[in-house]
Amino acid sequence: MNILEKITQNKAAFSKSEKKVAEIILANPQTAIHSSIATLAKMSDVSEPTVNRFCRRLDTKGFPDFKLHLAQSLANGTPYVNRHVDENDSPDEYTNKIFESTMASLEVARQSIDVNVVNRVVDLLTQAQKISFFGLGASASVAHDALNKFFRFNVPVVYFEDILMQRMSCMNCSAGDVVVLISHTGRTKSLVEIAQISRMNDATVVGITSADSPLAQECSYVLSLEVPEDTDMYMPMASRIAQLTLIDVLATGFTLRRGNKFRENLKRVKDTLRGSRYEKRDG
Amino acid sequence: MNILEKITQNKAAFSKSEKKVAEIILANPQTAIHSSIATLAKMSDVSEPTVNRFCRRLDTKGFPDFKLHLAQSLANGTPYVNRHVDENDSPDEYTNKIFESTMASLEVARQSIDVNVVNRVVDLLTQAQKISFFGLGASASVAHDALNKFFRFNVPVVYFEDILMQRMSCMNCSAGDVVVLISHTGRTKSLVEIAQISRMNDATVVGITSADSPLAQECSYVLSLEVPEDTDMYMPMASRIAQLTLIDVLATGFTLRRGNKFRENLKRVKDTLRGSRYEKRDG
DNA sequence: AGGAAAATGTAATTTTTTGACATTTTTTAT
DNA sequence: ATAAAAAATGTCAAAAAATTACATTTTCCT
Repeated sequence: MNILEKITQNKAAFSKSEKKVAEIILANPQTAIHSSIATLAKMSDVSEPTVNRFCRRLDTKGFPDFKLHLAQSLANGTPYVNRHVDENDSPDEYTNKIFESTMASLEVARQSIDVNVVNRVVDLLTQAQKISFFGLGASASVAHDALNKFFRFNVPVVYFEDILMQRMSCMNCSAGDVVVLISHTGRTKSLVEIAQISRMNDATVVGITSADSPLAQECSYVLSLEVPEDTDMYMPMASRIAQLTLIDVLATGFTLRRGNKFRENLKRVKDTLRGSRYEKRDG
Repeated sequence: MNILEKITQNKAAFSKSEKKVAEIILANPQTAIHSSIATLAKMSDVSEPTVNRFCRRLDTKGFPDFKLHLAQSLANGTPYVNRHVDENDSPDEYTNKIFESTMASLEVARQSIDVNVVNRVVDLLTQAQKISFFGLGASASVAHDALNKFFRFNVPVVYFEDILMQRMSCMNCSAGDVVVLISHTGRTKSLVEIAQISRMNDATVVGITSADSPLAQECSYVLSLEVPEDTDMYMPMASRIAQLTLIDVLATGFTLRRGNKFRENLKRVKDTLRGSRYEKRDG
């Protein structure tokens, strides 16, 4: 855990002098990492060993080790994971909190990915006769995005928002078809049914969902994404982003597997789009 | 700049002994930050002052300062911004690269946002009679996502993929309506036209696009997002994610502005969804 | 090959951190 | 309310680490 958060959390457990140190550090962490223990002790109006004890209480080896941890917390892009948006936040505050917590969630998600499954799924996708992407609610737009990405590969790819269309499409599946189902919770009934139908029709079902969910149990392969609790109570936020990034990973794996010749094809698609665009002026 | 990258880049300019040090550090940076200058000197088979000189050559104050920088480079979530996917990457490598560069892009995007415009747009949205979200291609799924988010707020919200429907919808706009147009490049002709049509019909047009683009010029307000070059040559990746996160910011600003009573309404929407889900078992 | 310049190492100095122990403050039990 | 115990904090000295000054070696150029 981020040591700044840790200091904030443990603040109550600190002794009087340790609190002084904590406050000085929290008030100006950038200064703290560039100070010696003597300087910091003087700033906090506390003795040097007290600062040292403070560091050890936070499970660091000593002052230098503590500074290392602090430096890491302050590093660019290392976000406060659990900074939830608060009712009284200013636009500046909630904007930063949302970006930071999104980045933090991506980091957690990244670590939770099983690369072997990714590799296996990329294999499947490159060999698929037809690829379908389905999701509902917030995950529908992820499926939509996947359609857009894979469509450029010039492979038969299908996406429906309508659950009846989804069902019909799956009933017509056959061996060699891959159905990718996206759901954060993995508890959406109709999507679980889609998984069952698809498998009955010999399609391979890939779930982008949380492990141990009902949906996960019905899938041939599960790309499980661990995403921290969403920042906003009522809307999926980070989970979507993690799913999208995973789609990017799959799409990238796909192009890499297909090799160079294939990438030229992609370029062609891109060039075709040019007609619908305003050209960029020089200078 | 990331000090690890810096070491790699300057490697040619190092002297023989300094190269030894560089290699030991690059080979095992995690060990390096936990070693004393004496240990590191011994590992590199070099004297202590040489290590010190090495640190100074990299524009640090000395060895401890160097360790601080190194620690920051190694911090969780601090990505190598310019790590592009390479043809020969293993699944593990490209997965990590994509996640890391996505996080890096979010960080850049975050810094480029003008919070005042965000605030102003949130104002507009809360007071809008009708909100429309339009995008094409990769941005279509972003618009789709925005629909999903704002639909929960129980406000009149519109989204079309079809450009004719988009046009017709905009022709029926009136004062008080807000049209949000999403495009990474801001050079999609039909979207620029949509902006013009909307403004002619007294709607307020908000662009989520890059500054100085043709689209930006037609908008009443521009939420410009600076996103580094996409990792993959042929597909928009990071830009989409940044757009989505910005949508999250707007949605969050929206709920905050509307206050508590409004949030209860949101909860109700969420509860309604429960019937379509499998309940989570305890334990 | 010889000398200047650069690189590296040695050893001493200084700075910084840590440990041992004394003193003060706080807590608890009567 | 007070004495004893425990916890917290500080003082000072020892240890560790980093840095400096200077000596030696290596490299490069003529």
